[in-house]
Amino acid sequence: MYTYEYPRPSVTVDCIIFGLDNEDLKVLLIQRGQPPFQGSWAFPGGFVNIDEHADIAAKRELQEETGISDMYMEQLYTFSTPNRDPRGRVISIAYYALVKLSNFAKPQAASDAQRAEWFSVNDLPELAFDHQEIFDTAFQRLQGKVRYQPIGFELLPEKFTLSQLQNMYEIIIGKSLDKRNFRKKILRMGLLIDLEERQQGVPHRAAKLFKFDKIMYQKLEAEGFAFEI
Amino acid sequence: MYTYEYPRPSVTVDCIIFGLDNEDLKVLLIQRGQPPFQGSWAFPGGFVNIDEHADIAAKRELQEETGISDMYMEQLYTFSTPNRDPRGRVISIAYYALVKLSNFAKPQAASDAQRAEWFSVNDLPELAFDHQEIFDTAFQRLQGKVRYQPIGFELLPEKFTLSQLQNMYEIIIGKSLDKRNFRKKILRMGLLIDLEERQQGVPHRAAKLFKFDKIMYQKLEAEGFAFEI
DNA sequence: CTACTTAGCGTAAAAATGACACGAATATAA
DNA sequence: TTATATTCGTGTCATTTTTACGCTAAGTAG
Repeated sequence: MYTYEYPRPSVTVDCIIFGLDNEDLKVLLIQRGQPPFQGSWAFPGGFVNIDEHADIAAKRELQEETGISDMYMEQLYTFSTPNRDPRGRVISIAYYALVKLSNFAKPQAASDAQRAEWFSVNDLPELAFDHQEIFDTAFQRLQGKVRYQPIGFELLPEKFTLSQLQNMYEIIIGKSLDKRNFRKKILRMGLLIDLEERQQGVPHRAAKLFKFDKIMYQKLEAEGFAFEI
Repeated sequence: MYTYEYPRPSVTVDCIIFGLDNEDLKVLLIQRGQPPFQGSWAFPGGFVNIDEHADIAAKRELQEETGISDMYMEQLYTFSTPNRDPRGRVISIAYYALVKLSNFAKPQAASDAQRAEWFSVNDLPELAFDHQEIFDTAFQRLQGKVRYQPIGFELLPEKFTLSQLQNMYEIIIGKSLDKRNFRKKILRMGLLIDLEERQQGVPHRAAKLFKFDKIMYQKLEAEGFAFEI
C-alpha cells in the first residue's frame, strides 16, 4: 500500500498503431474483456510503472498486448480530462506508432487472451473511454506529419515500388496525386535507392523496387533540406 | 492522506512562455526559493489538482506565479524520465505559451514572492531539473510551427508593422529574409488588414500598421489554404 | 537645411508545379 | 499462339512561384 499526503492520478499510456494494407489505413484495437466498456474496443495500453519512462511503458504494453515490437513510435499527446475514465482519475500519455503491416498480419491474441483486430480508419467501431478523441488527434497528426517528414516509409515494406509509395500517400492524405509529377518529385529528392530489382509474382508488368535512403536523408536534413510531398 | 494499492507518480505542468522584444526572443524563468536546485532558474509550473484538466492547471499556475493570463498556449510534450526530479517520481506535462511582451514588461514577482525574469533564449542561465531539455523541445517546436501556422502574431502587439512582423520571423527562425519578397508573400495571402494608420513617435518615416485577420484565416483554412512563411 | 534612418516598391531570371496520354512489359485466358 | 487485361514508365509545355537585387520617398533630429 502506498500513502500520499495529496491525491494522485494514475498514469497510463495508450498506443495508436497504424498499419497499411493495399486499400486502407488501419489501426489496431483490442476488445475489452472487463468493465468498464466491456466488449467495446480500445487502443492497447496500460499503466506506467513507477520507475519507468513512458516511452518504455508504451513499447512494453504494445509488446505484451499485441506482440509487436521494433516499430516507429512517437509521443502524441497527453489526455487529462478529469472524467475520461469512470474508474477514477487517469491521465493518459498517448503514443502513435507506424508498422509494416506485412510483418504483423495476424496480431497475436495477446498474453491476456484479449481479441486484437485491425480496423480500417474509415470504419471504426464505437470506442471506449475518450479513445475516439485520441484517434482523431492521432490521425490528424499523421496526416499532417507524413507530408513533411519521411515517416510514411515506416508503413511500407523495406523494398517498395513507386506505385506503392504513391498509394500510401494517397490513402493517408485522402486525395489522389498525379503519377508522373509524383515520380518526378520524389526521385528528384534523391532519397530513394534504386535496387535494380523487380517485383515478383505480380500478374502484370513488374515494377522496380526502391528503398528509402536513411543515411542520405540525415545528411540532407543536416544541410537544411526539407522533405515535402 | 490518500492510499493506493500501487505507487503513483505526481503529475505537474511546466510552462515555457515566450515573449519577443525588438532584438530577442525571451522566456520567462523563476528563481527557485527552495531545494532542490535552490537559487537556480526553472520554468513556472506546479501540481495538477486531482480533478483538474492539465490545460487548466497550466493556466492557473501561470496566473499564480506570474500574473499572466489570456495568452496563446498549447501542450508541448510530456516528460517522464524516472529520475528527472530528485524528490520522487514526477511526470511533467509541458506547455508552451506565446505572449505579447509589451503587456507584461514587468512580470509580477508572483504570489509566493519568487523572482521572475525574462531571459533571452540565446543566453539562458543554468536550468533546474530537466528544464534545459524541455526548453530545447519547446524552442524546436516553436521554430517548426511558426512557419506553418500563424502563431507568430501572438508575439506581436495587436497592431504591427510589416518590419516588425518580418523581424519576428527572422529572430525565431534565425535567418534573415528578403524584405521585398517577404512583403509580397505575406500580403498576397490576404491575411493582413491594412489599418490605414501609422506608427507614432518613431524617429524616422512611420510605417503603416496592420492587423492579423483571424476571421479570414479561418475561412481560408477551411478551404484548404496552408499558411507558410 | 542637412544628416540619418526606415518605409515602400518592381522586374527579370530561374525553378517548381500542374495538366495531360500512350507505348512497353508481362501474365493469364482463350 | 494470340488476344486480353493490367500496370509500368516516361516528357513537354504553360503557368505559377520563388529568388535575387537597389533606389527613392518620407519623416525626425540636430
